[in-house]
Amino acid sequence: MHYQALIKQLKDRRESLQVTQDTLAEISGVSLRALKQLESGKGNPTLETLSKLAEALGLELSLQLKTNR
Amino acid sequence: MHYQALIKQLKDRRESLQVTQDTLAEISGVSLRALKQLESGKGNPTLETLSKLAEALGLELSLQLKTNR
DNA sequence: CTTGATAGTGCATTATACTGCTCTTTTTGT
DNA sequence: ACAAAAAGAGCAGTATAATGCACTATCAAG
Repeated sequence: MHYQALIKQLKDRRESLQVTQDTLAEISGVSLRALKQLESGKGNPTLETLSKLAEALGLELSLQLKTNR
Repeated sequence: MHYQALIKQLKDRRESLQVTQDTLAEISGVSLRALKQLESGKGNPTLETLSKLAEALGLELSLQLKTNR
């Protein structure tokens, strides 16, 4: 699945902010279990879960026109 | 939920391409039922569902730094 | 080596997304 | 107004995301 890049981006962002999964789970309102699954590539998170995490990380989901190359 | 904007963007994009829900469901591989629910604001779609639709509409999901205003 | 912090996994339960079928409502074109 | 097309909703079944608990693995600091 190509959207794994998006997941990785979330994880990278968390790490660059030096926030633990535990902390991110707390401030985002997403369960620690769900976050762990997601970051370890096991998941197909819902938009709500993604939004909560993005929000907590100072990011936002957006749709962009695909660059045709 | 603020991510309703994202849903609306998908719907607007479909309409601007003059594609019916029926057709989009077919080409994206998402069930018509799920698409209808989503566009009518009832849903909390999974990343996979979003990705399929975005892909079919020539869009892509991305994460952006939130502009603090 | 031991301790503590962080990350990942197995299992079971609950909630809900996805699906197909059918029917109703709304919109569009003539 | 009528008919056709498109959108939306009710219901039921299946698949799976989210959750909590307990356990293991990895790593760094002492």
